[in-house]
Amino acid sequence: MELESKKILIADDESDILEIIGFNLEKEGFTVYTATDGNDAINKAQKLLPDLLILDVMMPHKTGIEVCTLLRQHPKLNEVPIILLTALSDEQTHIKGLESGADDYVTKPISTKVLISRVKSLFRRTNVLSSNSIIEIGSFTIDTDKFTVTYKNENITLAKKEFELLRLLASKPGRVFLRDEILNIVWGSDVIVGDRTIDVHIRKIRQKMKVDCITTVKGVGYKFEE
Amino acid sequence: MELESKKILIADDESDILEIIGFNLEKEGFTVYTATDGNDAINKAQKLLPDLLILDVMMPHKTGIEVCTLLRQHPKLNEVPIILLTALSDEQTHIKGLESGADDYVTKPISTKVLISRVKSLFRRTNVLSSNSIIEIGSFTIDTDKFTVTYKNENITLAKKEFELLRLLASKPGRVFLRDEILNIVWGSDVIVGDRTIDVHIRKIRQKMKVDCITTVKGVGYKFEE
DNA sequence: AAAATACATTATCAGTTGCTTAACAATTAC
DNA sequence: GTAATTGTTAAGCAACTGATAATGTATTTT
Repeated sequence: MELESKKILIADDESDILEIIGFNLEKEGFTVYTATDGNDAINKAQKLLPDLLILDVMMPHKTGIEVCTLLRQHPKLNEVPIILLTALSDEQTHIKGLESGADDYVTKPISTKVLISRVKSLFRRTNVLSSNSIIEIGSFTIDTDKFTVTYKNENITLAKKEFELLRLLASKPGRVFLRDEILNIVWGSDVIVGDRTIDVHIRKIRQKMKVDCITTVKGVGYKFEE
Repeated sequence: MELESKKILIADDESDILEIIGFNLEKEGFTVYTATDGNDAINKAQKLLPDLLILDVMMPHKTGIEVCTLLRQHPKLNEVPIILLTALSDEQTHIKGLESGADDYVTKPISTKVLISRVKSLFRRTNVLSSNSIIEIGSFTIDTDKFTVTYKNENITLAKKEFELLRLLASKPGRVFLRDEILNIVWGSDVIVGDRTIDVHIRKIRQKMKVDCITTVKGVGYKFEE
């Protein structure tokens, strides 16, 4: 069920911790990225859009808690699972950490096995509820939850059917979807619509998008590409 | 109708722990039920369908981990958030606990404050409506506790249903909430109301807010944005 | 307890938008 | 060149939402 390996961003100013945790997470099949301070973590998080973050609380520039608070306001990262790491075991920081929007709070010394268990536990919980709803292809962003399509930071308003159609095509860029396939998925197998219906919707999408991102494969179907 | 308070089932064979935790959770507005052993916990969980479970690991008849494993196979309870409590701080049990499907693992001695933070953190993750805090979006401030909405320092008085509806939409700005979703969350899954009810409330909110902050997505639902 | 008030829901109708179709034009394949 | 397929356009229809008033329902005031 795991299509791609999950991206995890770890931020800590102690390089040996990055190494140990990173090594063990990679052994589990995750793709690991690292950051060495708070600002670095924010920048990389925005670029990489990781599936999970592990933040040390005590870091230069910005603490893990500050990073957490900021990311929770970021439209694309406000639901990313976050685990805080800390040497401080005091209750106040613990509570503050969780209130800043973190999902878990693990105190050092860290058992990597326990940490991995917690990472998996969080993925188990978040995957069911919110499978990543954002599709990014080149300059396009398609957000299923927000029902928005963006091209080069410009919002494009699509109607329901148009959106569903585009989302389907964009879900596997380059792959050709047969007309029958499109009908079955977007319209449902029991609905019967005329031949020209798909074309008309494709046309409207092309109009609204300005850039031609849908290619016709005659006699077969359509595909999405830049 | 009061916004239903979350049901929490606590299972522990030590009655003083039940009391302390129970008392503090009730103070936070949760409805608390208790069980005194593993079998009791399973029976009550099936009857009550609580929104969260706190299970002691060492209990008579069945351990918390066994209960957890069993509940994860139960069709109606396989997604309930579960927190395990334990005096054992050994790594193996910790990992086993998380692997049995628990979401969190807290070792005794327990700080009730920390436990409550973790309960809230889990609700934040699992439930759309949970953060008993202040939502700030641009010039809007929505205070869930005080039941107030402010736009550019001007107070806006909303009725209960209007407020709950707005809060839901504002809880995830930009995200589209389906009409069904709105009905289930704001009205409850067992209440049946007519088709126009949502619209009327949306209209009233729009009137009172003066600024258009709710966008209609035809055939889908509504979303909050500035 | 009755009246007054505020709130929630329903019904109805109007307005709008989106979906589909049909007819025809253009393109591609053979 | 002809047949098959897709593109284009406009128009009709269906679906959905918005607006308003009226009816229920709950809460507060007197």
